[in-house]
Amino acid sequence: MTGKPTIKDVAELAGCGIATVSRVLNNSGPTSLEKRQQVEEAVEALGFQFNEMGRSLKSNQSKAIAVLVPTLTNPVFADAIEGIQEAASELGYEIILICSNYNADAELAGLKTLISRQVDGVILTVSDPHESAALDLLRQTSTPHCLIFNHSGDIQHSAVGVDNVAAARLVGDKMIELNHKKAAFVAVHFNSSDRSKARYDGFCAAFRDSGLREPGLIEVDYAPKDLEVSLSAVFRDDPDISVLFASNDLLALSCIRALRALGKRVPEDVSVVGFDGIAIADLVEPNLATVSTPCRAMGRTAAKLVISGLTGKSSDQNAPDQPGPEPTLITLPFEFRSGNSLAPYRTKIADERAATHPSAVATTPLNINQTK
Amino acid sequence: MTGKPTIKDVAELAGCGIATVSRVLNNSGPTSLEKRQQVEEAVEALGFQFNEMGRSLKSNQSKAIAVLVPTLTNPVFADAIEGIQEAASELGYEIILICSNYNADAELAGLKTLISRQVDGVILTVSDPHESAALDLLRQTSTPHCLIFNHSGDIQHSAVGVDNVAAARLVGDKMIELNHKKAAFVAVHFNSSDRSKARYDGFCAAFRDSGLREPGLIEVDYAPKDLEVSLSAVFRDDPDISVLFASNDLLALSCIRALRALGKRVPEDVSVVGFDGIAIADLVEPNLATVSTPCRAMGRTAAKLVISGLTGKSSDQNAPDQPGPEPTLITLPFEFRSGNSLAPYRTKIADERAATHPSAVATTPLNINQTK
DNA sequence: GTTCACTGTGGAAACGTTTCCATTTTGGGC
DNA sequence: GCCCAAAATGGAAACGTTTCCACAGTGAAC
Repeated sequence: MTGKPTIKDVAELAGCGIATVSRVLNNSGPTSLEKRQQVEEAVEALGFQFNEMGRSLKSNQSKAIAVLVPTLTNPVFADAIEGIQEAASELGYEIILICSNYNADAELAGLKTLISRQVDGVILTVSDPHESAALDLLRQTSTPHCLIFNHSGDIQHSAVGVDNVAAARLVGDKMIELNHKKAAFVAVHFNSSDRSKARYDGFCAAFRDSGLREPGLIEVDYAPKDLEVSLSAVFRDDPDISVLFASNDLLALSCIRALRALGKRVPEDVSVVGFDGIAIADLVEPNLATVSTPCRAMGRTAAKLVISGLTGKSSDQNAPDQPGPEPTLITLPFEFRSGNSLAPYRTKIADERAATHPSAVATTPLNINQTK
Repeated sequence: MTGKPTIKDVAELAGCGIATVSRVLNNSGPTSLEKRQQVEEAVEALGFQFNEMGRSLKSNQSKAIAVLVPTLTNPVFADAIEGIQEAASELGYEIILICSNYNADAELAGLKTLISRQVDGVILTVSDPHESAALDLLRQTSTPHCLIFNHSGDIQHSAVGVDNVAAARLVGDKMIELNHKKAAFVAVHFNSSDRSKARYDGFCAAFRDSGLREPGLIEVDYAPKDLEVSLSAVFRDDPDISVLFASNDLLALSCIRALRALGKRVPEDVSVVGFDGIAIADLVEPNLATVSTPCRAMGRTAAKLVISGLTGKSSDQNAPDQPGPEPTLITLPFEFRSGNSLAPYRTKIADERAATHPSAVATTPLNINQTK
């Protein structure tokens, strides 16, 4: 009996058959008190734990769900995953994690290994939900799954996320409300992020609807130098731009840094707004105006959605002809979070606010116009 | 043949036995070209993929390693995990992720489910490596494992990390070099983080060795209000404190925010230094002086260490009496990263530097005294 | 024509579990 | 004391794979 003890070892020590051990340990059938005790003693003595592989093989479910995201570097994904893991854990599931690095090929390859591991469900974020080999495979193998962050209108697949278009439109409206006339949208991975595109769309719509010119699109790299160069060129061509909307908070912070390096003050010269509402956005100075999204809840919701579909499915065995429950689209609420990085366009008020900026020797608390 | 096709289905379609299919697909024995082609066609036609559960059950290895960390909210863990995932993937392994929330009970519970899933190895960060039920279980079941971030001197367990004591001592030396006489150490989860303790020890040592009074310890909560209250009390009792060392970067940023709320300028009134070197620390203003640690590399190294031990072990089957290779301690280099959050104590130079602070309307690039 | 080594092949056992089924035991009602 | 239902139990099949083993063919050397 080298290696881990098996149910067979327990049976032998307890002096009974393996079926009895299984029944005792799973409470899945009648057992005498005597046997029950003997088994429990044997388990204790041996330190026995079930081998989930044997179990899974028999029951044909792994009690594991896969999580496939572009990266963990962006805190939104980290938060969502923590939510997924938490909810999954509560429901008796484990998660297997793969990062795709915003690469569609890696998405597909990762997914294949995940499927061959017999994961019971998949929670994922893809580059382009409208053209994704990974999603095709998922549907083709009728693997239960749920998108997060991807929140496309047409519901071919279950998804939970926020309405990016509406959120971005709100951002645009807030800017217009503050008298900004000319804005630009800054994005990384624009072509491999439908979120960026949706946000840009909503942003444009706000300006269009107010009769203003649509904001330009600035595609950049995360490399700080690249950002500086790009922004420098943009402001050379178009010095009137008074506000930037970054496709995510991390990028927004990078923009602020780059703007400073270019000798522009935020928000006096240029305002900046982010997206996601990561925790750090609230720690820095100026604190970042952004759209706060419930990443963690998104993860929790997705996990519960996928897993509930799983258990429902297995019990509903008498109707196995349906290809699974129809896709569900869950839209979670977002919230605009104002911050010092967004100020009105060229007004007295802007100048007054500037006085509370750390540049002044003022010792007043800074969080004056923060909603939180 | 409802559900996924199995090797049996392939065999049937190819008109051969399952053993042949296995041999073809694994290149694990002689096969005629004819059979080989038939099998390949059948695989193609059926879209067959191995069921890894059956495989694992037979081979008694899951090709999965577990990752157990306190949280994903702190970017250091997220980065390390990305490194682990990347390296594991390259070596044909998947990772299963559990967060313990800095809770020793959760560590143990999580580990148990992980072990019952037959993970081949475990990479983890625990609250207290000297008194960890999880680590005991790991040794007791002789599961290959490796600590990350925990980097205790005595090597009962393999570990990869940086020398926290030395790093913190260096931080102390830098401060002393800049004429600071009185410092304090700020920590969250002090009692469930040996990292914090090691850093505090090293920090104290630096001051002690220079004949200065040992810095006080400020234990706080992450809640921003709590931090403000704590710091306020500290500076009331001890107004001479000119520099804070935070146990990690996230906390350092929170400290800067709290100090501002208390009307203190950073670094003019109080300097702040962090630990970890997270990317964002370099984006904010003032950019954070910190100790930069190779988190991602730490993850990669740990993954390679654990997995190499695995494969080495299985091949070395003729000597199964040894309880596994002896623990390896890998110490990765750190680097002090200067930043505007740390300035000399009350000197002319400090005032000059202050001029480059965004408070001034100066348009000079800011990263003047940054090493990077 | 016999032996031999080798290639190719499939049957079957094994991995650890769950669960169906058949068997034995129990105990209550007569 | 008998009968029958219900409770308790263990044997064995099954899940999908790998791999040992035995067996059939194929040439080559004698």
